[in-house]
Amino acid sequence: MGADDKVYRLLNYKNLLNRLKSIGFVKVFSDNLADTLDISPSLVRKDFREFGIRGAQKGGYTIEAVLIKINEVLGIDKKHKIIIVGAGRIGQALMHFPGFRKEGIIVSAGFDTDPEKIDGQTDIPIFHIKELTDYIKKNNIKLAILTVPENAAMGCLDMMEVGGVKGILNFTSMNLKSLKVAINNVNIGNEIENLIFTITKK
Amino acid sequence: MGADDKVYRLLNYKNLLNRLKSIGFVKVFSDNLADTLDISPSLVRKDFREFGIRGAQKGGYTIEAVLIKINEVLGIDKKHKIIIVGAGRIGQALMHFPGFRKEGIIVSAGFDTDPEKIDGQTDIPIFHIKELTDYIKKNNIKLAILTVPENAAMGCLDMMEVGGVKGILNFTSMNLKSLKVAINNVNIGNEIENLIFTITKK
DNA sequence: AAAAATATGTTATTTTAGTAACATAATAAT
DNA sequence: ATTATTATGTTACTAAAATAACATATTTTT
Repeated sequence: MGADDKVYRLLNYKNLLNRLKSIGFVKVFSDNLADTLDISPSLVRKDFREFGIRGAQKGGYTIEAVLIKINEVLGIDKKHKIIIVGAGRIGQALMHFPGFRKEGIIVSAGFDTDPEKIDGQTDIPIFHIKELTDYIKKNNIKLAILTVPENAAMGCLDMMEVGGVKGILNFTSMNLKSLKVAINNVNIGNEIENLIFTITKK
Repeated sequence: MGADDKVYRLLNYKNLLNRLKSIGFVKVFSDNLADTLDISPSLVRKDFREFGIRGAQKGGYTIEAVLIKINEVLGIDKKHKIIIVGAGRIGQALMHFPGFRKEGIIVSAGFDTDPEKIDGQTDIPIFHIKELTDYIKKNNIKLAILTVPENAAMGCLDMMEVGGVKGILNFTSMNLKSLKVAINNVNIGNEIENLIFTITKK
């Protein structure tokens, strides 16, 4: 487990707490969270302590206070601009991903090489990839989603590095690495194959 | 680390070896794989040994032999039918996901509630969700991708369980659990937030 | 043919993530 | 008011995953 896994766990807490809050809960116990997330109560308490979240010795944790603290720790309290590089089917789908808005993530532009797709007049403008580096610099873009064909992935990575992007969510099947940029690889093919393994071997 | 992480590592080996093979490599050393995958050479050797993959004491591993063995272990040598539940933007994008064909994964149908989307004549037919359970039973479907809105997720899970699905790749933001079905959650929002955390805090 | 080099196979060690256990504090009950 | 209860905060422990180390086998070189 890397440090990342702890962050994912924090995000799970957050999502679950938001859900509990929305149905009227105010307080929560480490046992509640542990049960639904399939972890031990002591791990919940340990995580909360590490991030400076404190509860009452008998009354559990106040959901609202925990959520504020988690958002603070995660840095999600601000707006974040993101661009989508590759306006194919998946890229276009992600441009309208409903989960982004409520998290304060704003898709500010898309990029592609296909002249058919380029259009600066749509709600989310789509520019030619040759303008990628400039756009990133001019608009101070730090986040990108990469949804180009595999053979274009490395080239786009270079351009984004030069532009100054700091984090990339990579949907291509190319496992990308970089010393300058944080990259999260989401390999859909691998997820399916993992599932196939699970259902056939276990 | 669960048993799953080892499977993901095997998939990484596989992808990398396929790439090396495609550019003409025949043999590979544990060091080569370890370097590109950011793990230690001894872990590569340990993994290979566990899966019955053996190399030559000096000559390294024969790529082709390793690939055959990995595919055997993963069970990817067969064809697998899959359905996509939810024919929204992401669902439709995944229907034509290029990575599936080469892995022997066949998208056999889509499901939605919107009458506008239902069409049995397209290359991949889209049926109404009320036919979901029946279709799964009649066609012996074991795998599904879930791309419906969050509030519809639980209901679809029930139907798929009844039908007899064994594995679900869940793209909804609802963290699903089941005792009957293996579920892989892919939470795009979480991936972005993780990235935001990484670039702001580290 | 003998010696040197090198990459595997395997064991020992280290690291770390997660759980279990318990003492403490706060609340509730009598 | 006193006692019992209960959930936190923290420490100790366990489990297991990854690395490091090394002995062995094979190949290459001289």
